[in-house]
Amino acid sequence: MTANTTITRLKPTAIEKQPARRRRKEARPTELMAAAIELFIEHGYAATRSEDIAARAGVSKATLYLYFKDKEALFKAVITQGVVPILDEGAHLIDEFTGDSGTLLRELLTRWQVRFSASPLGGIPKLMISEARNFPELALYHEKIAYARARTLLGRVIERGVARGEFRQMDQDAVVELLIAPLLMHFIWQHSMGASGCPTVNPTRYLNTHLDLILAGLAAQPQPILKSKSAKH
Amino acid sequence: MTANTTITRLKPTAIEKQPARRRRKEARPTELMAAAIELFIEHGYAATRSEDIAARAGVSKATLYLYFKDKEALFKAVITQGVVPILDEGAHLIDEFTGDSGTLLRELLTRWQVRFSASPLGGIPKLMISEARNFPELALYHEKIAYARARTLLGRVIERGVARGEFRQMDQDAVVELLIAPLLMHFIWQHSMGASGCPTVNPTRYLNTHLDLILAGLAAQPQPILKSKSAKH
DNA sequence: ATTTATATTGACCCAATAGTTATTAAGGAG
DNA sequence: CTCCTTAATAACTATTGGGTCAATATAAAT
Repeated sequence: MTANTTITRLKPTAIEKQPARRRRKEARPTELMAAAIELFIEHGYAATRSEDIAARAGVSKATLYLYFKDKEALFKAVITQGVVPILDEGAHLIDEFTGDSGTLLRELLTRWQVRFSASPLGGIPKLMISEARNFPELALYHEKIAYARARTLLGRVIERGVARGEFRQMDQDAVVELLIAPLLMHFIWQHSMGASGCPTVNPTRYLNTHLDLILAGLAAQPQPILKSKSAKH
Repeated sequence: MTANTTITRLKPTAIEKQPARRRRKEARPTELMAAAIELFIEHGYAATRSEDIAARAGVSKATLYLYFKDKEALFKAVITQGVVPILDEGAHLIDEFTGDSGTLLRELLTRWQVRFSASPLGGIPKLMISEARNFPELALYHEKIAYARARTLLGRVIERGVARGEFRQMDQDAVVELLIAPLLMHFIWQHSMGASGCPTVNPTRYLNTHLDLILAGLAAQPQPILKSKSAKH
């Protein structure tokens, strides 16, 4: 096919002098993952060049492959890392909370939104959803340690509310899903359409309205309508 | 750099016989777009090979480039097509509906879910969200003709409900967003995590619970709690 | 100072794939 | 049948980007 020219490898530095080398670090994997998470979220897995990840981390491409077997291993490390600690905070909150369940739900969702918004982890849902079908096993794993866990926690809050007579009885799986969906959608939007200049709602108003609506919808008995914080006028 | 070997091009069919050729069609662009939409949704833009798109459409790669300038043009055609007709149905429904706004909202959302679920267009949100940051102008365009339009329609229904004293006054932009988010999230999930084997909620129960919750949350005055279709027992 | 261990990379290889072109098969017109 | 136009493609080119490796600079040990 192509001409089979045998070119003897040039000795890289026997001819030209090399620039200064860096030393004294072993936090390279962390740095590389930090660089990778941003680029993967921005461009997706396939469209992100490993050389660009290395460059953003301030190292050469060869260094990247010194710490990660291949691009896929780096991707999996990025998805696997994080998330869990933030969810664990929620578990503690639930265990220790003593007030009414509506307030607990408000507190929990608000906390999650704040924590994820303040971290690059907020972009993980967008990334995982984009790549789920290219990495099915990874999608299943991530679902288990992240989404299933979040669902369990929210399920407990709903059960608590029903047991205390604060919430009415409804299809619990669906309710839990409907609690998460707007938050998730918000993160996804921020990291995709929103980052491309599309209009986005005000996060605080959005979350408050979400909670107002859902708590009114869940309420066990008709309540007097208070002037809502998120009412327009 | 590389050896500059001048190889005279072999005459393709002067040597081997060619297989039968097809003729008599000019709907090729449509076929190619249909093939492309599935593969783009499944694998994403970058990870989809143009040769695979052509193969799925039953033609050669060269034929693809006969009808589309490049891969990007095909992608843009895929995103640009469709969607609008389905939203237009909604506009008609709103104009002609005479009952209460809660029922109208139920009708509208149910119809949208059914229509998008039955079509490959249901995967477009996942695709557009995945690629938004790689095609910002396209994202803005799509937002304008699809999302902004859907928001406007839903906004009209909410206004109608408030005007008729059926809905309470709330932050309208947020409410509209919260009406769409669960639907959108559902489509996205189906075409990513769901297609990779992750558990998915029952669409009917999900939608009904969404409507039960939101209509109860929106209701102008406290209503007697009816036995809901989506209650667990 | 000399040796050893470690971290790093420039230069390289090669497989994959976006895009092009010369060539051919099949209608249709006369 | 012959000529011409059009649809189609096999074979080709060019480039990109994942992944490897010999060479080397620095730190630590002796």
